[in-house]
Amino acid sequence: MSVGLNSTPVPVIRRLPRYLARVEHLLETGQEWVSSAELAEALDLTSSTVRQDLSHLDVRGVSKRGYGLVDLRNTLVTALGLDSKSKVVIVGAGNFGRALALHENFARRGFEICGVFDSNSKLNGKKIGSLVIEDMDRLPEAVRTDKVEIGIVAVPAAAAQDVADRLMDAGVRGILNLAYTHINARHDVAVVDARLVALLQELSCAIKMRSGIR
Amino acid sequence: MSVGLNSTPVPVIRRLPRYLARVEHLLETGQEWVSSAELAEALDLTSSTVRQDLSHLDVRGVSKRGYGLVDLRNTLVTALGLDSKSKVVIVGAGNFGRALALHENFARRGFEICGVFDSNSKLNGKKIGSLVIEDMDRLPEAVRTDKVEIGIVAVPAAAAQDVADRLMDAGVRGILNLAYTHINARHDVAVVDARLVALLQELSCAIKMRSGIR
DNA sequence: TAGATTGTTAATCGATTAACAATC
DNA sequence: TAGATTGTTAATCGATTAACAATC
Repeated sequence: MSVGLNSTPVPVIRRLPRYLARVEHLLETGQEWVSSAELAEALDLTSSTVRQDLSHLDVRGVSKRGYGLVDLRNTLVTALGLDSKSKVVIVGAGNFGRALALHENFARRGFEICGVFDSNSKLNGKKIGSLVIEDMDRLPEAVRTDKVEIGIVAVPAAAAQDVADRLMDAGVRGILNLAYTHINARHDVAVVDARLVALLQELSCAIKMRSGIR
Repeated sequence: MSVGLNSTPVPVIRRLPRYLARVEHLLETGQEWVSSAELAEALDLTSSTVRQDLSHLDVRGVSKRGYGLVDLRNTLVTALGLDSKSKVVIVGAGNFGRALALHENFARRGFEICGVFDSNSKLNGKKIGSLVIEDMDRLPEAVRTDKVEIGIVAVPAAAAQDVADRLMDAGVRGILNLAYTHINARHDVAVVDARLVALLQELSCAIKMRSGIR
């Protein structure tokens, strides 16, 4: 009995991409059904969690067989909003901005990168793949005319909040933050962190804790 | 009354890097003290959460003044295990592997990248900055002789689990996973996900939910 | 001193897990 | 049919928030 995603808890949403990746993989192997126990095993969860999570979605399992993989994939795609292409701009044409712009997985998964911007005017006009690096002044127009929903912040920490503000002013609805700093966003703009240094620090801490125990 | 980090909950550990980044920033501005309320405001938390979090650390605040910034930074650095350099290898010399290897922030924050490996033998010997891309066969030796603790998986999804297994066999204690797939790890190896496509999908879902509400 | 801020306890809130009737 | 697996309720577990005495 799905009530749509509006009430879906964040921890559940965070797991949906993992389910999707696994389901796609199983589909490629030719499998047709998957049980909550099998998904749990593959993703280090309990079958209880899997069933609870999927109950937030518009999908029904079948006793004795589990969930139909095609069905499950389609439902996950819809729930995640991947059924229509999302347009993305990248701000920052450093190593990461470049890697992101060239990352063919994004396009394959429904994210269309339609602009790369950098405040360093020396980079303006240079190409990254088929994209041309543009000046920050062109950002608002590009976001508006292309109806860009997502902005990726790939700039040094000192510039991150300013870049985020500009992206929000231009009208993006969500921000992926790769900068070292926390970004303060308007309540109607979603922010997801992909701060790699912070993740390495978390890893460092996790390693330290484990060695303390055993 | 700190009991060390062994019992620190994961959500707290995840916030430590954010505290550290903020504290470093405040130190740069010449500030000497920070209150839990000020930290909360900057990081979108409540002051209660901040005080609870910091109570897991070996630091004491001072009534009416807050926490000494130098003290707090040092404590966070120790807690996160950043007081000694961590050695890192990168597997996968694609766009991301390259960007990571060239990312000067890692070195600045105490992560020393001491090897880049790729199974594509055509890349062997090529340089990324001052590093030379090596064959996967050399991985075990490199991890052992350099005492590498962290492996970064920056390869296509199909190869990710195999690469992770090899890293674990070689002896790394933690893995940063940038691949699209979930990685199953031994219980004594920590895994932190930095799966950018998954994060974009999560963002897409968050955006979708918000537009449903308002 | 009066007032601000901590550290900590207790209350609330929410997520995960266990259990089991319903079902194919 | 018997057995496996779902969907869902209830129990547990854990994290966040509120409250306030202690303190500088």
